[in-house]
Amino acid sequence: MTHRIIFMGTPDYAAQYLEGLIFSGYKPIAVITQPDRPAGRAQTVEATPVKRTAERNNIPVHQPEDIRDPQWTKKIQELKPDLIVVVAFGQIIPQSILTIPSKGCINVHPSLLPRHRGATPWQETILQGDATTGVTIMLMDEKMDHGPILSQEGVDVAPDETTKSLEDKTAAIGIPLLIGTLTRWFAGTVTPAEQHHDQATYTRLLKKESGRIDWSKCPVEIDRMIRALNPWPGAWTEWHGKRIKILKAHLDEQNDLIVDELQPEGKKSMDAKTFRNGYCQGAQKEQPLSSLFQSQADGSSKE
RNA sequence: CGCGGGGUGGAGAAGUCCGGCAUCUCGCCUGGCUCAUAACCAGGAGAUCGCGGGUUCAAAUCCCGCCCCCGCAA
Repeated sequence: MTHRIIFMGTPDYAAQYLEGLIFSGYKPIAVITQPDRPAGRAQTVEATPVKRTAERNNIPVHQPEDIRDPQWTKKIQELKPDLIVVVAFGQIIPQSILTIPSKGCINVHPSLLPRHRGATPWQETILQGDATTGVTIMLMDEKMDHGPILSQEGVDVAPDETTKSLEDKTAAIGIPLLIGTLTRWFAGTVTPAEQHHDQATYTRLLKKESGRIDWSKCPVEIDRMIRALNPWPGAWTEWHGKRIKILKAHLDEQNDLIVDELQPEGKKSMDAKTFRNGYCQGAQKEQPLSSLFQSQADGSSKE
């Protein structure tokens, strides 16, 4: 028997799940994603990754400016879905839609709920220094990331984990987990488990300026920040009036921060030694980059 | 036409405003020193200064056109 599934999602991470669903025989009858928006250096209007995947597979695409607009509730009613799957959609879905499908609305959240509810679970996992995280499949209710859990799977967080690598890791376990959970959910062999709401934590929203490195923080925190903000929005500092992105760094035995790879504004990325050869002279060559940047940052902030 | 930076021996930079011998830190090659080394000393090779055109006695540098890379932003 076939199920009438609607998929809602936007970025590349969501597109991977969509592909997984299609590949496993759960091809959605419709896909809902964010409107095309200007993107990239040329500010050209580009389709979302989910839209591109849907079109490749001949699935009808809808792009609401605001999903809370009543016309979309009506539209989705007409589609008569049994189930809605939501992965990184980017808009708050109103109660009037959540109650439409008989099998409910299922959300994939890349953390072990109730920990890290909110929009930036990967980043928060790294910022908090968590040793493990995971993926949660849950039924959506009126509160964000609050509904009953259908299934969960954990994964270790590596010492050099970045948001990008964690994204890949959670997709690798999350996609099969979603497929398996769907199968059992349709078979009626899953019992939703209420979350332990008293243990809930919430992620902070990353601002665009969150990437500026505060060198007065301890190296452990700065290291986490560099990894958590990679690739977006990126951790950076000022050097002679120009922005320098710190792409990669690690802590040595003394827990000092060692910069490994960086990218000056307008330049390609380069390793630390290459940077020194071109940009540093004299005594600067021997000094750790982290302290060089720190003194620069201190100097400019006092003026 | 969203804003901005850049293209200089193999790598990263300075020089460009104000035209006048191709510079710096590395890498590479040779020789030396050393038990030894990514260390040190001496010597050396390696360049259509992104591409095309223009101005000039003279262009990396000034003018026009083109290609490519990147930061911001989203």
